[in-house]
Amino acid sequence: MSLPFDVLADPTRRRLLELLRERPRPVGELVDELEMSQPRVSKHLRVLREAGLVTVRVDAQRRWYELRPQPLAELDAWLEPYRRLWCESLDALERHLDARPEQPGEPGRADGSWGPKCPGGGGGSERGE
Amino acid sequence: MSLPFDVLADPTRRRLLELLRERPRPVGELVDELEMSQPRVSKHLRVLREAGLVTVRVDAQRRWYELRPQPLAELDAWLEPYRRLWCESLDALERHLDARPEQPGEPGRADGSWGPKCPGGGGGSERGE
DNA sequence: TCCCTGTATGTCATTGACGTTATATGCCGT
DNA sequence: ACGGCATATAACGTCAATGACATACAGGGA
Repeated sequence: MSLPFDVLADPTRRRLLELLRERPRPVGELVDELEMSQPRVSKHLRVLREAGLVTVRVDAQRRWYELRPQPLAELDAWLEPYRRLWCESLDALERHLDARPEQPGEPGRADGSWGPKCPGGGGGSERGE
Repeated sequence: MSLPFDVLADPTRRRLLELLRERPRPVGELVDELEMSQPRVSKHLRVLREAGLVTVRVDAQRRWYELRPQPLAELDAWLEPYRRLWCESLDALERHLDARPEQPGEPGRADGSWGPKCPGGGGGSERGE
C-alpha cells in the first residue's frame, strides 16, 4: 500500500529518478546536474529513500544513490484496472478517426503519442487474465 | 506534459476514480459512497475535471461524472522507461531467491505481489519493442 | 590531531492544499 | 412565479510540504 503518488508529485524528485535511471550517482553529482542547493537535494533524496524509491551505498564520505524500481512496479499494478478502459476508448477513437480521415479543426493525434501498448496488440476489448 | 501525479496524490480523488471506473455517477451518489461533505467532493471533482481525468454530462440539475482514462495512459507512458528496470531487478531477485529458498529473517516476498507482467512473460531481460 | 570535503539535519518563514460552513446558481414541479 | 433539490463557488482557518540558511557529523589526508 501507500502508493508513491505523493512522492512522485514533486518535479524535482522526478528529475532525480530520471538521473538515477541512467546510473547510480553520488549526491554532489545530482546537485550539479539539478543546479540546486545541496540541502534541498538531500532532503528530496530522503523522501525518495523513505518511500523505497532509492537506496544508498556508502562509500567513504560519498553516498551513492541508486534507483529502486519496485514502488514503480506497484504503481504500474495500480494502473492495471484502468488500462483496459483507455484501450477501449482508444479503440473507439481509432474507429472514429478511421471513418473521417483527418478533421482539420482537431489537433492531430495520428502520431504514435497515444496509447502505449494495449495488451491485445491490435487493441481489442478482449480480456484474457 | 503536466502529469497527473499531484492530482492522484490525494486518496479521495483516487477513490473517486475507483468509483467512476465502474460506471458514470452523479455527484450525490459519490457523496453517499464516500460519506463526505458535498462541497468537498465537488472540489475534488473539479480538480479531476481540470486535469482531464473526468468529464461531465449535464442532465437537468444532475451532473454525471465519467472517467476519462487518457491522462492515465500518459502516466503509463511515463512509467515506460522504468519498466525494464524492475523487470531486470525482478529477474535478478528471482534468481537470487531461487538460490536461497526462504531466508527466515527477511520479510517474505514469495507471494505473487511482485512484478505485474514484465513484457517478456517469463521475465527475461530481452527487449522486443 | 587538524582541517577539509561530502552529506545530513535543524530552524524558520512562506506557500499552497485541504476541509468546513455559508451562500450562490440552475433547473424542475406546481 | 415560487419553493426546493442538486451542485458549484466563496470565505476562512489549519496544516504540511517546500526552500533558504546555518550547522552538525563523518571520513580521509596531512
